[in-house]
Amino acid sequence: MFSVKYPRDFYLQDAEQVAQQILGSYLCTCIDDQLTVGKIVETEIYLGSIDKAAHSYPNKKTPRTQIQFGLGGYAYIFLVYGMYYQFCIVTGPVDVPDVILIRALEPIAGIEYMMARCKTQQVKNLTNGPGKLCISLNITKNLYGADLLGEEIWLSPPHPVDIINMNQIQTAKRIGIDYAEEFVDKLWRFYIKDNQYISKK
DNA sequence: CATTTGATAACG
DNA sequence: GTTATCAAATGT
Repeated sequence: MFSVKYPRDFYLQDAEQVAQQILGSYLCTCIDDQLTVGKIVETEIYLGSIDKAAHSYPNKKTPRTQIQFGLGGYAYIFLVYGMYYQFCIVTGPVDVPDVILIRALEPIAGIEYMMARCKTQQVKNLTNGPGKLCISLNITKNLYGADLLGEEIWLSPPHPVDIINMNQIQTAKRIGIDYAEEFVDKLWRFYIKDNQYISKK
């Protein structure tokens, strides 16, 4: 289970396509021999060349955003509000700083590890937000730049019968980017309709 | 609605 | 180098 990984080419597609295709896929981490898995139920895209909400706008390279300018299929991890890590997937070819933020998961495996890390017994509160899912899956700065085809963190596609159809995907405005001017209204958030683990309604 | 602190940018 | 301002959130 969960050993099949998306190939590099998968991550070289457009961020918007990948962000919708990975809904229903499994995000896996294996840190300190502890396997944790969550089904991806909510994503957002940030397009560094044009998007005022993106850290890498306008194609701004800093030590923090540097990995976004590399090949797709690597982890962009950053700290927000001085306390919470967020996990993003770099997509596209070299020099295209587009990423997908993973906003929410449905806990699938290693739930006992998640509870210990997140300090709650309530499964519903383990991964229903971008900061919380990083705590539960033990995603920290250590994984900045990690290869998603590696052994510590990776994505595994759903079985064919579980692939999410386009008509199950809801689009919405992104969360927490009030400063992004005309980009606040872009429908660049994607989630599985009627899923219980969405971060916000 | 209060919390809380690393990253970034604007200095000198 | 030093300082000031802000931020892809969370818990209540």
